[in-house]
Amino acid sequence: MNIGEVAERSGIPTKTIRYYEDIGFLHPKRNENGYRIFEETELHKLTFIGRARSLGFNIEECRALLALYEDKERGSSDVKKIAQQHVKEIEAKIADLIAMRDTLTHLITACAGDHRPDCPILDNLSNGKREQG
Amino acid sequence: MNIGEVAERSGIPTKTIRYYEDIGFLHPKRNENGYRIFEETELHKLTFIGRARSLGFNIEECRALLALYEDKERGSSDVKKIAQQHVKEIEAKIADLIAMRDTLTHLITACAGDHRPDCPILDNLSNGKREQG
DNA sequence: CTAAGGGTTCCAGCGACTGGAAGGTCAAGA
DNA sequence: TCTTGACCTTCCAGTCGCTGGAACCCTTAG
Repeated sequence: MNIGEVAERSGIPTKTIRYYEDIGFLHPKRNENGYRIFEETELHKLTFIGRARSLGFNIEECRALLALYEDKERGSSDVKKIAQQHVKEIEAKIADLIAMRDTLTHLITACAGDHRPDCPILDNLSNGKREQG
Repeated sequence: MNIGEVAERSGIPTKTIRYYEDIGFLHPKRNENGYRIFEETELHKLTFIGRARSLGFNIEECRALLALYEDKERGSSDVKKIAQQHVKEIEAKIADLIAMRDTLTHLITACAGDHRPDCPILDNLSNGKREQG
């Protein structure tokens, strides 16, 4: 399989696949003209990484998951730990974003939004009276 | 005021303040030894930017807000528009993160987390059966 | 013979900083 | 006066996870 087909089948752009090779996720062989040749297992790996990334795991977490995936002796508790830690981080982000949104919607509600210059949003940013938190 | 004091009072690191000067947010004067001299208004600007950033506005949005803030003739509807657009983006991010979290917690629940190698999390990443969405 | 459509490498840029090196300046203390 | 240390300066490189582009090679079809 050439890189284009792998890209198509995995849904990961060729640029990204080459990048993943750079950072050691893959080690595709080359044929005599220098083209990368991918096996099915490599395609699987890529798909695996793609899914993990779409779940918000960062590259290092993907690396860890990949290592666990390839280690037939691993216990599932290791994977569970990574996933749980990741859920914690996601929840922290969600909380941050909700706080932001609530503050902003509150300010927006208070803002007339007409042509007059009074603007609670700017006032808040300027004076720093926290609406929340 | 030297940069250190501004950093202290605004809560923004000196590195970041210099960066903000680079990208045209500030134009502090210099004294004869080359040190930046900040006025109170500059401190206000920095605090303003800091708050906007902490609300998740990106640099360009901050630039727009700053321009509106400094334009005494502006109508508040412009500001409101930016804020509303921003809320939309925040809500999209929240939705994404909630979907991620739900998928993951679902998988975690299904994962025994013991020393046995069966692991629904890895299975899911590998086989790509979407638990959600 | 040429053109299109693969593939290759390498370098640079995104956003928003952050770290570090190498050096200039200033105030206090011995 | 000298030294120490804290502060300031500039500039360059790195972060993360790609992404774009240039310049080039390979293959196939017309």
